[in-house]
Amino acid sequence: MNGKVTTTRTKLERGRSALGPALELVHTGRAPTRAVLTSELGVTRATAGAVAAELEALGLIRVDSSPGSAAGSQGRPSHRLAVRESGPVAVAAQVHADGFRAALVGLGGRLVATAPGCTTITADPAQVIGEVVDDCARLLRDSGLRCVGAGLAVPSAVAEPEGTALNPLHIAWPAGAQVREIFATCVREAGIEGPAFTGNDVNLAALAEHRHGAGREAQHLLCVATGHRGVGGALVLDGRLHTGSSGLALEVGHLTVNPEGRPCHCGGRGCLDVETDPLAFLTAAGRTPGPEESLLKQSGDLLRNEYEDPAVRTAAEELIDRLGLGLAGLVNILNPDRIILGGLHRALLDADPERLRAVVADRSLWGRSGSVPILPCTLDHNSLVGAAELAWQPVLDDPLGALA
Amino acid sequence: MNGKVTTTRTKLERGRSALGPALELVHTGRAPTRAVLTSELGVTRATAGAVAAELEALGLIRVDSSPGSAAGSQGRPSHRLAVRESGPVAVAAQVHADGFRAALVGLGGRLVATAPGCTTITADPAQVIGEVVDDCARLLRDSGLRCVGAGLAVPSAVAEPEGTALNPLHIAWPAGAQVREIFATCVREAGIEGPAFTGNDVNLAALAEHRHGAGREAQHLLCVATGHRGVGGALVLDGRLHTGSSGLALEVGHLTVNPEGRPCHCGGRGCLDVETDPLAFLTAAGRTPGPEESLLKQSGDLLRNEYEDPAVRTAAEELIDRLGLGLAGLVNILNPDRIILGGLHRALLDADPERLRAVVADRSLWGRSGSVPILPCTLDHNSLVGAAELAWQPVLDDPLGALA
DNA sequence: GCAGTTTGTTTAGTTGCGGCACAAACTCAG
DNA sequence: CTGAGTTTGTGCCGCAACTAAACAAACTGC
Repeated sequence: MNGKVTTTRTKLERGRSALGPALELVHTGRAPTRAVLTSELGVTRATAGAVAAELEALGLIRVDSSPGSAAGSQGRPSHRLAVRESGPVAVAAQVHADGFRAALVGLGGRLVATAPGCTTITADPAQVIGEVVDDCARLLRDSGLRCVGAGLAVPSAVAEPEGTALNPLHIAWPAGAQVREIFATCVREAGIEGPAFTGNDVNLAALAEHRHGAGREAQHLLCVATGHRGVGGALVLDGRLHTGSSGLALEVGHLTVNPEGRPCHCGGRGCLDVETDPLAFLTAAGRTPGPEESLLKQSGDLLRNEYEDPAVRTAAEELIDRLGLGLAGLVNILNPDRIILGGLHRALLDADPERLRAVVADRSLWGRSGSVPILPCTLDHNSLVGAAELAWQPVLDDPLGALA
Repeated sequence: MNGKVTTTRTKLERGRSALGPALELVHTGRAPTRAVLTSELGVTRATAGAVAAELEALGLIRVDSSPGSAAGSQGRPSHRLAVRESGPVAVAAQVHADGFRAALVGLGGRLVATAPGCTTITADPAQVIGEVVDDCARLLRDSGLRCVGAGLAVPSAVAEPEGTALNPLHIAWPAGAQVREIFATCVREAGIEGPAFTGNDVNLAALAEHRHGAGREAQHLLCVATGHRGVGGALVLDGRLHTGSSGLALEVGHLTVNPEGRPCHCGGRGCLDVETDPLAFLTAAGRTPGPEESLLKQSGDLLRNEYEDPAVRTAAEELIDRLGLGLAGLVNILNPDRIILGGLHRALLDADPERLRAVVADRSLWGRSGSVPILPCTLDHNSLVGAAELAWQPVLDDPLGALA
């Protein structure tokens, strides 16, 4: 009986079924009071009250009973629901080309503590991840808070279900590094409680922006961002990250945006990847690119500080046109209701929002789908917050089970 | 109290929660017995039995208690669950460039009855839809079966939430025709019971293939198909059609697949739309294209019957290469776990499957995501069956509520 | 000060479903 | 042919999550 292969689904989840959805509403700031919870969950006031009480008993939320805490227009004022400040936290880590960073993130995407981090990384994934996890463990020890799990953001695609980093183009890691396994091992050895998760940084940034930033309430959120080199994409559908069947979706860098463009390592030419990244911008503006790990800052500074320079402006407009063409292609395929841009793309949007929106509307097939709002990302450390979201997810799905 | 704006969610669905999932399992042929139902739903045998009894009482399924109906390996044989032959049906209608068609479709995608249909259509949507709905009503009257609703497949994008046909390129309908409203009105006036739905034909074909055809069990199913002109796409995610935020997703025809290609009405050049459709094939093969509404047949016949002709073969290989490039682009963005091709693309796949698979694998970024299975569609009248799926959906979601 | 409105809580009643025991229908070994 | 083993189907009990309804509380406005 125990050697038997159990079948697909096994949902023995008893207990309050609305507990998870309720927590998610508080987590994303969409349920300020028990009254809202009642209507939003479609349950009776009795049930909503019981659910809130249970979440409070779990130490996750706080019911602010102080009088006048939520003065409404009429009738009895409702008590305010808020995430508990001294509640559990998720451990978040991020590795990128110019270093790593660690943080503790509470419910609601609240940054509880951050470590200054390191500004250079080595070619050994195990060493880098080990160091950042040590930072995490130190933060956690100092805070004295309970931990629900850990999340790591890496600047490469993460293959499912193996959890290997596939294209560490920007950092000198070996292809196929078992980042998930390495991270999970480090987390366990550091004595950090809870499960460990790993994801791509742009994906996690998108998730964070959807829950707590410029992507709130969007049903079909598309994010596009540059690092120092290349372009990354992410899609959040109905509140869940869409990573495709093996984690490799939204590899948007190889849409053709310039038929006469420069050749790309993918075999094509004029790809979004090589036409709209910081290196492309610096080259187009006639500047000498600095070291690899500072291209993003160099190009962003150039765009913000020297936009009056005709060469800079012309280069920016060229990139905006190319980016718009790429976004239009994505709009035709994904039909999002919001687009969020990060990195240099965000700076390009800030430089001339009208031009970018016009190109997207012009080059997407339907005017209406091309008029999708295009916004800059708004969250600090969004990849870190997104990494924490991974760790929070089991709690959001089943608070009782995860905190048992 | 009644003028009040009710809030978002209102789930007062009482009753058996597993009723819908259970029906869906039988509908898609994944639950042949109550024992399978038990494990698949993750409930006890008692509950699964009660659920099956309730579905039988609703007249939707049949429990075959005849001895030996499901001889297993060991233990007590289980009774077979099947859709009831004389159960309710959905009314399905399809309009395309070379005519229209009507059918009745039972659970499990079973074609109960079909009308021969018409081979030409007029420029007035209301007239065409009225005629095909009349055919539907006649079929339904003759059958004497109960009707759960109606679905219509049209060869154009359908904008949400208005239900307007946006690009009737292939049929001479006015842009922005209110096809959903027209269809719903016709259905009501014809005395056909239940709600009426309208969708794009390629989307509905994909849905049908996912439920009953070559797309079974796929989590991320991508479909690409040609009509007479242009290319359509569809994506089924976790069993649900992904139509984007306003119904305009998967407009895949304007991926660039040939930088030096012919200009496209979208403003670009070398788009999938103009490089891989039947007209492109006939032109490349040096044949004179016949009338618009027979391009698909003409090109398919040419490909199947004259593949030995060097000009035909060369043209086919060129189209396969372009199609492969387009599919690779989609693979990079969507990372599907299965691809299904229809129309001329299906014929191209049949002609040289190895070449197509090789191109996709070569031009997609990750070998592993490029090795996705590419299959021909297998279902007859898949758009019709898909249209019926729309009408069945409310029943699958909540059998008790929909058949109350 | 009282009516009106909205929120929170208590109580009782309903019901879906897990757990369990038992019956039923088959295979296989001897 | 018989009995042990295995899997499926069903009846019964009890838990607990939920709704419904009544009541209490806290505000506004006249």
